[in-house]
Amino acid sequence: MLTTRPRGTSDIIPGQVEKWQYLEHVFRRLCREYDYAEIRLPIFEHTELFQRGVGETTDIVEKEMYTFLDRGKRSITLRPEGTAPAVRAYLENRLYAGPQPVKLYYTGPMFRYDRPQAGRYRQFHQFGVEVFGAHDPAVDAEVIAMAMDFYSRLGLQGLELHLNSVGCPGCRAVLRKKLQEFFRPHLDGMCADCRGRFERNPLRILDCKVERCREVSTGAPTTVDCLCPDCAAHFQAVQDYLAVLAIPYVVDPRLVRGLDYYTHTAFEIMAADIGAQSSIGGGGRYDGLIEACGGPPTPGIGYALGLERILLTMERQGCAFPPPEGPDVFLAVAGEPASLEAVRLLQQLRRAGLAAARDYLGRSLKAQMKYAGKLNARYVVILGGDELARRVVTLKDMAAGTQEEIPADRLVDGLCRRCRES
RNA sequence: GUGGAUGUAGCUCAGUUGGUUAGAGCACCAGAUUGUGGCUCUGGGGGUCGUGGGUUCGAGUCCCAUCUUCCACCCCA
Repeated sequence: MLTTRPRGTSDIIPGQVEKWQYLEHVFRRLCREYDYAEIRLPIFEHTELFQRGVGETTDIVEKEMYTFLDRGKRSITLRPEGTAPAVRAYLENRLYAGPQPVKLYYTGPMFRYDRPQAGRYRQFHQFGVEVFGAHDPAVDAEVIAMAMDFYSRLGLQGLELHLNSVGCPGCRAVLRKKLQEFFRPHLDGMCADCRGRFERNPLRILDCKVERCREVSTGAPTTVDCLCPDCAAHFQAVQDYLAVLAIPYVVDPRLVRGLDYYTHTAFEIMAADIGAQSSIGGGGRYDGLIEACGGPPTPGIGYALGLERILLTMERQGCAFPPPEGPDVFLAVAGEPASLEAVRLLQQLRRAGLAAARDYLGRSLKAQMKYAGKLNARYVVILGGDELARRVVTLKDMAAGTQEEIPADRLVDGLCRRCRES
């Protein structure tokens, strides 16, 4: 073999791809019911979109982006997430001039230069939604409910919804000051990362995984302690809506999302038993982002769901997928004259809307039957010299094992009727 | 980016202290049944032992490098 697929990418082959199609089908149906419109965005963007939109100090921008110069010497980046491109498209296409809010969904691959492991790949796939132009906490609750609805339609169980509010910039400033006061006396005992975070972004100390830092930070002031009255009211309202929807959650003051532009609501959905990469989706509000990207002050909120991790969880939990579909009918052909007739019949069957296949390898009838069985064909039409001469075909029901002879010119109608009936 | 494992047929794996022509099950193809799938039996095709170096009379086996995948960290979906 000349070469293999690049590290951290995967081929989704027949047998697997049906599962992806199923998830897409369920998600599109969900978006229709929640009234979100699809937007299709480029897979690469100008690098500065992510530098500004995601944040210079985030891990994504600092070390995970696929960035290259194109032939016109422009710096291009394979999109590592969907929110910044959606914001860009909202502004560039002046969607703010239409009815608000604008509710969008997207699907597709994202790229991050990470070291692969179970549930983490360099090209991975997300379903996401974004709502622009509404600050109402009912929208926060709607997008959370929508994400949870998606999981539940797939049959996933035992998921944990983590919820937090990181407040507005005013709350963040208060918290920052309080955190620095709290951690200053303990700095010597903390990890190097956290000593760096102390100046740059003390919020991030709260989700440090180092044991010593966790001990130190128990009792530290949290986001929730520092919310201003408006932010506290917003957070409470989100929780009230979730209560009405009977969606269980845990308030997790340590949930501090990695992207700089998040304000207010932050949430993440965790699945047990798929390893360390247990987050199967997450999102939050970003009321400052659109303005930061050069647009009018506009609130926004969204989430993204990780398809590879969802599939992994579904497989671990034994969730059901639609059964594999074979052709409605397989034409078994004996002899060359029959082959000519088979081509004509195939065309008629397909034009009638049936999924129809035949043999192309000159196999024996027995081998063709075996092949049809493997394809999971519902019916087999046997067409040989004998049938041809008498203008009939033999129609076999593969599941029942029964067969009958019918006039050739009644085959298409007869098959259509049978396939519709069951 | 850091640390630790892994790699033999399409898949799951065996392969002795380094020793002749690398095996099994499943899958695939064919025959038993010259026109009938699933069960059974028989036979067949398929491997540069991840890749590249090295040690040795001799390497699937030992050493080095590299790639992949997996596990953990960082971070996230």
